Amino acid sequence: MKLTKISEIRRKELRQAAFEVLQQEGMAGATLEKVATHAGASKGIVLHYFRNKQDLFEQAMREANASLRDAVNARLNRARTPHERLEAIIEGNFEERFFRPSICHAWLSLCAEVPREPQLARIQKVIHARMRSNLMSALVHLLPRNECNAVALAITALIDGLWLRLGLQSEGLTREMALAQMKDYLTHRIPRTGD
Amino acid sequence: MKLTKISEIRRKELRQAAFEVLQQEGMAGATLEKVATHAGASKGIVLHYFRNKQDLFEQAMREANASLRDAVNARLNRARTPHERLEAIIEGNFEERFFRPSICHAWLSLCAEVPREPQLARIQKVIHARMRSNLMSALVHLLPRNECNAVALAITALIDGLWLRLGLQSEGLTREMALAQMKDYLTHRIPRTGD
DNA sequence: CATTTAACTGACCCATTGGTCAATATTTGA
DNA sequence: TCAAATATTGACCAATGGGTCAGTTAAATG
Repeated sequence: MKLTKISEIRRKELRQAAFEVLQQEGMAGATLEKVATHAGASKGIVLHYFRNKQDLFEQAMREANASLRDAVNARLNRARTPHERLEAIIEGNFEERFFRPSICHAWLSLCAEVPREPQLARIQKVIHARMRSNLMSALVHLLPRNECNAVALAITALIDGLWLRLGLQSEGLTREMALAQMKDYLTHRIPRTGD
Repeated sequence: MKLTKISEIRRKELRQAAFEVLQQEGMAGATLEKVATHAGASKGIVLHYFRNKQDLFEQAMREANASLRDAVNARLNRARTPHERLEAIIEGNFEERFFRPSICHAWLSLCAEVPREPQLARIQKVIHARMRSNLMSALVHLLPRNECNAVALAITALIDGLWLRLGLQSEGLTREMALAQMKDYLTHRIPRTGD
């Protein structure tokens, strides 16, 4: 396959560099210069491959999202029962390689721009729609129809809230605690049918 | 009382102006010039009252937090039972005047800076400690000791998650829906003792 | 090999912005 | 009333950073 063209390689490197710089510097501090240096290139090349700064970080967000999506999908493919599907979604969202303060910092910086950048808002919308769709596909088999929406929203909010906590107080919230939280919610909210 | 000195008035005006500009412009866009103009003053005066931009926004965050704290405390003072205390905390956190997209946008911008500004991190820590303390003072009467921590964290995460949702998708989440979510969680998680 | 195309660099431009400062207006209060 | 303190302004500075561009190197392709 010819997707390994040099241009695609560079683009990917730069998207990842952008996301990594974002983790430590925030949006304002994530300079084109810093991104370039971090990727071992010059500033000029960044703007050769991306229209402008917004474009770069929009694509960086896309990439980070795709990565998370793939992790969840991989688990979903292995899931057999609705319960397992729920588990897959949740554990995918708390995988070690993602559930890290610095990653959360990058997401926070991106989310903070959403209100002023329609492109980022669009991505955010997609993310939420997918989460909701995934959750519903499991919940409809576990709950009365009229409760599914509420529970899907609650699970989403819980995940987001725990991520936020991780970002705001780096110490004090481990992956295990977060997963325990989610489990606690599910056991109290979803009737147990011969799990 | 001599708290009505002109300097205190100005400071308050500028803190609020800063927070309001933050709502629409984000941290990077919230220029000293814009804040000054928004308060009907000149840029010079802002730096006359605040050491620098960080100082200004740190105090803006303090003020916004104090406002929220007061709202919750007012409700807490009226609460008689543990259930009412829980209700007070939750409804205080979703009061109409606070639970607005633009307000959430400002908070998002501040939170995104937390990882790089120890001062903001300190405030964030205080906020979380207060929330936790308030919740525990009610939960210890409603749950076995060893479950209180988990439920307090879950409630906090839920509130944060719902706020985040409001900020990321301005339409589609009303105050009533958010409150219904919280109530749904409580009814399923906390045993009902002759409420 | 030669020529077209793409990758890449570094210098440059210009607008923005945080911050300083000297000068002016206003208030205070003795 | 008058001086000391405080409030307020606007000009100015230095730095930064996004974006453009002309030109150079390297790759591809026929």
